[in-house]
Amino acid sequence: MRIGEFASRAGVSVRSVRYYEEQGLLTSTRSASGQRHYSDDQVERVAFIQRLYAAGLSSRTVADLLPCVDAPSAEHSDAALERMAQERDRLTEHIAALLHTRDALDGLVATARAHRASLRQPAVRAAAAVRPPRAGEVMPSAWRDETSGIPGPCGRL
Amino acid sequence: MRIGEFASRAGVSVRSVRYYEEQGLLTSTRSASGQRHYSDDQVERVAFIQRLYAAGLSSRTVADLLPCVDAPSAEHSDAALERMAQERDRLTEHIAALLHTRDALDGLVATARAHRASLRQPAVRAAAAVRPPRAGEVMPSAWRDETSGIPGPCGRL
DNA sequence: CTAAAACCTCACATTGATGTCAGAGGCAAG
DNA sequence: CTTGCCTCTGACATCAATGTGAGGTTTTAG
Repeated sequence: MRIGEFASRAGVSVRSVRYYEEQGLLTSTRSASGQRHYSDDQVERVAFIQRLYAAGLSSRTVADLLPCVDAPSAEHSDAALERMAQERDRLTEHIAALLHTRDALDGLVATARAHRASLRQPAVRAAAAVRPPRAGEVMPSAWRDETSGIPGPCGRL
Repeated sequence: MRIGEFASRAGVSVRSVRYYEEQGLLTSTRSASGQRHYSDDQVERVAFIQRLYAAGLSSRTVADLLPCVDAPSAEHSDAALERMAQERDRLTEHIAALLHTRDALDGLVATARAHRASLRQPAVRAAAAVRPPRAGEVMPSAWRDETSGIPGPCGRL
């Protein structure tokens, strides 16, 4: 199939497909006139690339790892293995941080809900309470002195 | 404290601190000569901002939500609450996707290790097997015909 | 007092993935 | 053959957070 259909099937833009090729993440066979052609398999590949992007890997890193995914040979010695494990760990850390932040957001939402039930306790405390180990920590109660001309209230959502 | 100490205490660059202020995420009191001054509280605030950034929120979104964190008032009506809950859900989805990708990486690492034990099974299969619900899915076995002059093997890690 | 270090504003550069445009050629249907 | 849609390359634009540098003022240390 040609690039247009391929791109829409993979759910990305034509531009992106060309970019992936430029970065060495994807190959295409070219017709005599120079047009790119793709097989169904490649669609899966794009999905995988997207997932790695979402995981925070750069094009460069993906380009380093993908060949090892494709052709497991003796060459991917310790270095590649190391790199993969390392990215995995980075990802694990990142996930932990996100869970953590999500908890904070949960706290905020909960407090907001509670507040709407007419309680007058500041949201900040609840958010801080939800946050993890660090003890004795207090969220800034500042910001109320609107010294600079910065917007302010919640109206503009 | 002045901006230099503040920035290093918060673990960000001076430039970033000024940027946060420009974006309405942070305020500062100014001395007569125009220099910014910060309180200890603000350090926490920066940490929180960083976490929201890491969670994929944009400056704009953070600017929308932070005031509600600071001053829980009746104004953060449904809109703000909605927004927070929505960001939380987005985050949850994102986390799920990452867990998912991490599993795939785990699969790759495992396969690579297995391969180093001299087995000849292609890594691709293992990775796909680890991946989640979608059935009948097969990773691209292509890429071996190196038609274009794209780099290739794993050597350059 | 003087020099160094820190600060100010303004403005332009950078990075990564992608959008967009221009000019030219390819390919199928009428 | 022509019209319309798709593709090609190449280049410039975008966005967000940050880096960087110039040119000038303030604060601090000797």
